[in-house]
This record gives sequence, structure tokens and C-alpha cells, in this order.
Amino acid sequence: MALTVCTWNINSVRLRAGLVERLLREAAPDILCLQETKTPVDKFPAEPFAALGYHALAARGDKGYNGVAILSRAPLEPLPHVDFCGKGDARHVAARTGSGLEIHNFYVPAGGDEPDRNINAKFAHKLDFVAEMADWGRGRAGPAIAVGDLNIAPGEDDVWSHRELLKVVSHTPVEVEAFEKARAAGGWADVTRDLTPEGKLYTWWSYRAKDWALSDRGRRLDHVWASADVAPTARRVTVLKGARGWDKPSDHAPVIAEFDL
DNA sequence: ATGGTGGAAGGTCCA
Repeated sequence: MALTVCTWNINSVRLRAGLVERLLREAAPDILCLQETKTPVDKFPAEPFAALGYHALAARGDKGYNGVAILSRAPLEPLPHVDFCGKGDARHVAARTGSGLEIHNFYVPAGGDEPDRNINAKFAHKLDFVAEMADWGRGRAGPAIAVGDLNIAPGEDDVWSHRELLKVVSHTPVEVEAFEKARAAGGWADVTRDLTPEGKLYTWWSYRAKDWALSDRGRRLDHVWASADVAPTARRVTVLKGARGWDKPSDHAPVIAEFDL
């Protein structure tokens, strides 16, 4: 049975509900995981998505910041979220599908500008969060897919210039090390890279570029991880780069993964 | 080396 899971940092789901509707119409994933919804749950625009058949929603939200949501056509069983770093912010939401597959949706802290945990509390938070993801993954079992904006581009081909980004938050060696540790500790496969082992691959392009497509200075910040039992069923992962060029876009493109479960 | 843009706010904060 085929299952498609999409992850997308939407950068305000209220402002961009129309773009979400377009994605649901055009790509029609079975499950859509959103990050940076930037809204409390009681103001989440659930109705237009339900009208397209996405009746199941597991969402958490903060006013103005963070926020994660899982949309599905088939019913979801909500799972308890993990309060990474004990801050009570809405950076993780989880649910189980009818077939017993766990879906975990993450929004990892961006980490600020200065890649030094001693002078930048945001960077320390990011490293601590990812370290806790390793502990969490180590203690977890069963078929699962973990997606989200992890705000780290781990590989040399996951950034437009490895050399120029070595000291830029998102691609520093300490972040890449933490990322790999979290991935390995949970037994996760980086499905996107496993299916596309070579070549540049980005999911995010800054708003600050004059012409994001022309300069193409992207980073692969959005990830699809699968547990060891699920990973072999992955068939294809696609970055919907076109969505970065939609009107009033998010700075992230959706990533869609197809599994044959 | 710097600043560039965008969202939620309706301050600045965050990305």
C-alpha cells in the first residue's frame, strides 16, 4: 500500500492557507506535516483543509512563533508530544496512523547567528534540542517516520557552498555532528539522501536573495527520516521546488516522500 | 564586511 508523506515549513499557516490548499490539490499527499504554523491551535485554519478531505489534524501551536501540525485524510490517533528542552514550546507533534505507523513532526530551533553556545543561548538551545532527539530516538521502537525542519544541512551537497557555510549556523561541524548522532541513535535512515546519494539538493532558499532561483544558494534543512523497518519501503523523495516560486511563498519548499508499505 | 526579506506583532522578536 502506497503512502505519501509531505513536510513543509509554511511560515504562517494562516497567511498561507491558500498555498496549503494548492499543495493538497496538486500533490495530494496522504499526510502533510507543517512547521512554523505560528498560530495557537484554536486559530488553526482547519476548515479549508477538511473540505479537501483532510479531516484529521494533530496540531500544537504558540502565538506568533513555532507551531507544528499533522494533517491526514485517514484518521490519526494523537500521541503525546515530547517537551524537548523542557521549554513547553510547540516544536514536536506526533500521531499514529490506522496501520500503526508513527509520524513525528519536528521544528528544530534555528539557532541564531553566532555558532558558539557560550555566547549564544539560541545556538545552545539548538544543540541541546538535537542532543535530546538522540536520547529520545534511542529509546523509541516500532515503525515510524520522522520529518520536519531540522534546520541543519548535514552534507557538503546539502548546501550551495560547503566552504562558505562552515561557520554559518545550519552547516557548522558541531551541528552536523549532533545531527548525525541523533539520526544514528534513533536508527533513522535519511531517506532523501539514500534515494539521491549524489548532487546538490536544497529545500530552503533565503528570502534575502535578489533572485532566489537564479542565485540558487539553497540549503537542505527539511528532512525525512524513516525507522529501519520502514526505510526499505521508500520509493521516491521529491522536493517541490516550484512551490518556492508561488505567489507570496514560504522560504521552504515541500518535500514529499513515497513509501510502499 | 554588510545587509539584504518576511511574519507576527503592533514592542521588537524571530527566522
